[in-house]
Amino acid sequence: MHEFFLPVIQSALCSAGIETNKQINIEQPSDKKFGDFSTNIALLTAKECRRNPRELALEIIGHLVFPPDTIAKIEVAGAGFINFYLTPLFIMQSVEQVLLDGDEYGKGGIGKGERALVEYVSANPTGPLTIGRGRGGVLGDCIANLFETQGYEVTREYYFNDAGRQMQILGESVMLRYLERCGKVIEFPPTHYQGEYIREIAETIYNEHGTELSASSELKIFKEIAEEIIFSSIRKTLDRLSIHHDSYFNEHTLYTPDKRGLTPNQNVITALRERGFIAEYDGATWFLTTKLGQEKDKVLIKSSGEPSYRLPDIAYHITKFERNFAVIVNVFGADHIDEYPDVIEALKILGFDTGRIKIAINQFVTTTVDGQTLKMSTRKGNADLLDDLIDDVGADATRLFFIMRSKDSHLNFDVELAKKQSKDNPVFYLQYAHARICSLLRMALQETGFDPASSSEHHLLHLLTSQAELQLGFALLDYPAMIKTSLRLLEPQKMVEYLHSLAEVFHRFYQECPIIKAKPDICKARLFLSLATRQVLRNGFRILGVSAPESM
RNA sequence: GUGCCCGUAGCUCAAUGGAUAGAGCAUCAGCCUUCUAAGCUGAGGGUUACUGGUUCGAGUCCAGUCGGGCGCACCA
Repeated sequence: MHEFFLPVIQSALCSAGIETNKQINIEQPSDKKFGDFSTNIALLTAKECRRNPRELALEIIGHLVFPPDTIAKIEVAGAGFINFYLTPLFIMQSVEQVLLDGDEYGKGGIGKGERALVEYVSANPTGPLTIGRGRGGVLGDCIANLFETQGYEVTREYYFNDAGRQMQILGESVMLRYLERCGKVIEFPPTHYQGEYIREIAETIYNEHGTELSASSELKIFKEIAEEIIFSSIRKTLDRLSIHHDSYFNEHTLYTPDKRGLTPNQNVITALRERGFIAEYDGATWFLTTKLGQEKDKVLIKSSGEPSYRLPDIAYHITKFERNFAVIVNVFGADHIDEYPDVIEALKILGFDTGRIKIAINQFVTTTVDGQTLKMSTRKGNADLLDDLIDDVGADATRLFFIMRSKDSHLNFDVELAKKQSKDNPVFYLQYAHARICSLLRMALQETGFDPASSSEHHLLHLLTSQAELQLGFALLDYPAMIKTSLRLLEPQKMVEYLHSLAEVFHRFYQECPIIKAKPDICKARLFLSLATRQVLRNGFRILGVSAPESM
């Protein structure tokens, strides 16, 4: 709609002799009595024009030239808002557009020819995925879907490390449990992984090898088996949520020398050193972040000679630039909040365009069961497992609940609610609308023999002029803008909210307007409108990764 | 102590700096001989934590205060 109003308003300002660098806002008033769309441009420019805003608005109106039959009414209201009312014709033409575009409706071309990288989940294979990780996973997946709607060629990447100290501890943990299983008395350090899954892996090894590995105490084998089992379990869990990655980036790559015998990690140190941001002291190599106003320098290479996580992180991000991504999105949980500023600073120093990087941080998840709030703790092994949650409430509810709140808000996951097969449950409210339309179309075909999907009598839509019909049509017209907003804010939650209101408007239409029982032409028109609604619901569900049931 | 996020109806949450702060749940009152009532209509419910500031206009931006969450390692 922006594209529709913007040029008209711009040229009106121009012919009214108003020059301004203020941005022209097209907004949807909260109340329909203020029009379908409105602009505050007169309010914004009144001061610099030294004019009364209402008077200015009237003058601007005088210069507005819209295509015929698009705008029904323009008025000045309040302090100086200009409110626009669309014609029914315009609205129904948009509905026709939905039918013509089908699965493509709502897509755009902003990102055409550009590549976007979305990195998410990125859990190291040290244990099964927790509920907290699930939120980031679904968020990342939806963000990737949003980018795809705008024509970006999206790579979904998973960054992991199977070589570091945590993996060492994992190997030791499994080995100890294995030895225990073999009947040896062991001491299990509190620093090690306490989860039951460690015992299960040990059990698997025991079943396969018996006690034959108990003498060797060779860590590698335990580590490898554990990694294999855990990684495949992670992928299986993600698969249940329809989360699939195109690319798995192993941190190990960054320790591997290139043709000149230098590792990406070393190259980072060299480059930062050239720019004066590296120093050695206390036996370690430091990134001089104090030069950037931070309290402490950050260790890049530990006194043991191993890089700290920060160094490969920087090197990893350089590969994102080298791989030529126009947009680089990082999705992670609030516990990693301190991780990225150093990376960004380093990239800036090295001359990369950090404006291409977008960070989406999701806040934590608590689960409520029987009204009791459980707090997540990854340590102790009492963390809630994502798999258990999916078992409990299903994939659709899991996905939708994870993204139906703003990523900046703490998420209170009400397990009982998600399980409910009733209207209280937003998943069912949305899916019910879709199923209801499917049922309606089936019934219509049976009763009248009319199938809107294979008819081109779209012009009949113009017979629809009631409040409920126009509201539904308007909601459909709004969909492409919702996608763009969602993408800009990296906030799929907007989509959930939109779809909920679309479902609501549809239910009202369904309630008020008889369809199959209406006169033939009206019946057809309403079936077109219903079909278009189903199309938008489907397109939206696809972005959210929620299924669209034909019947319930 | 410090960095980030949050504080909005009884509960869970919305609100690109805009007009009378909105949904759902819960409560109360209506609507099925009629296309799925898993639905719809209506009512009640608010000092947007607090105090200042910025401006035509603040839940939103700025400063401070108070509460809650998450980080603050030569772990990742």
